[in-house]
Amino acid sequence: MDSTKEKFKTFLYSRGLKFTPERRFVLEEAFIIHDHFEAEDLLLSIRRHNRRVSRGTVYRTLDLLVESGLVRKVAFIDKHTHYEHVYGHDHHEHLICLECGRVIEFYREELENSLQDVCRKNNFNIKSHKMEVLGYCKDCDHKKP
Amino acid sequence: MDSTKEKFKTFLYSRGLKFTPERRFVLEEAFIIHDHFEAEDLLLSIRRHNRRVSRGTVYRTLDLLVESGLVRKVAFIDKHTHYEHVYGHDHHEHLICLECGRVIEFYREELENSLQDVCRKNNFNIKSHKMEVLGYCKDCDHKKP
DNA sequence: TAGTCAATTGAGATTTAGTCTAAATTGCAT
DNA sequence: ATGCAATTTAGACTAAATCTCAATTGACTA
Repeated sequence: MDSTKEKFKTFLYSRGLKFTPERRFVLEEAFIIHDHFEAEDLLLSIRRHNRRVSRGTVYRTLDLLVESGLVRKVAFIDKHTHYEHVYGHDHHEHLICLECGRVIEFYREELENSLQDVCRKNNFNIKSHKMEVLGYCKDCDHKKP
Repeated sequence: MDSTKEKFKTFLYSRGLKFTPERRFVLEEAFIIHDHFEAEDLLLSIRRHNRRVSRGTVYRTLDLLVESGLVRKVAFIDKHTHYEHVYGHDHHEHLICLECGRVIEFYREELENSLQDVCRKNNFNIKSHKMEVLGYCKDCDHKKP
């Protein structure tokens, strides 16, 4: 956790940017939340911890966190952008239940390998990817007609 | 092309819905466009063909087309929803260039198989999936610092 | 052919995620 | 302290998408 703070600081300084209290609040909050979150969630969480950061700053800081590699943008279930922190949270894909909205994470080596291979063959310099699998989870499947 | 019209008709009738001229215009236009398109693009195309369909109807009809399986929602590059028609356009994934926005389609059997396997092991009843791979295409890669 | 009624449409208001702007504030270097 | 660039805030703004509701359409039946 402290190491993430250090990393973010280093990232900011390397660009001549400042590690302000507001940016610290956003960073800390992003790492307190263990699930996927939306920008708006984060704003509320911050408020709930009696800290005041404007919406604009939250969005701008999230962009910086993504650029620094500490936070990822992940699956869009619908139309909101979702984020998740990276520390202690390796890359994975998502199964998303259409009924209850549950998100199941998975990682499959061979799948990632295939993808790398495809990119190599297309001379595509891959920066990131995400997979969104929609369907019904075990619990919801038999409820459906 | 006529078969898509028949399929859509059948789908609509099976739900007690009507095959109206407006729905036909949307269907036809969606199959004239060969690339990914956005709802707004479609609206403009329709207008350009001197047909008048309201924005609301376009969105509503696209939803129906997706439900009927004739059209897919695909990769979100940014924040708009993109669509593509299904007929003569098998399932595939997308490489998206961050620089020029080009979309390269690919299909890899083993990747799809891995995914099916993951779903089976998680008792997940898969309905659809999409993969969005971000990076730089061959042409843009060397332009970047 | 007229009457009925649910399905449908269009126009415009509304929502909402996200961006932008301008003025005030902060933080660092001198 | 002073100066200046970076930053923040509040609120205006944008754009995609949805919603509302009155008017229209179209299938069916008498």
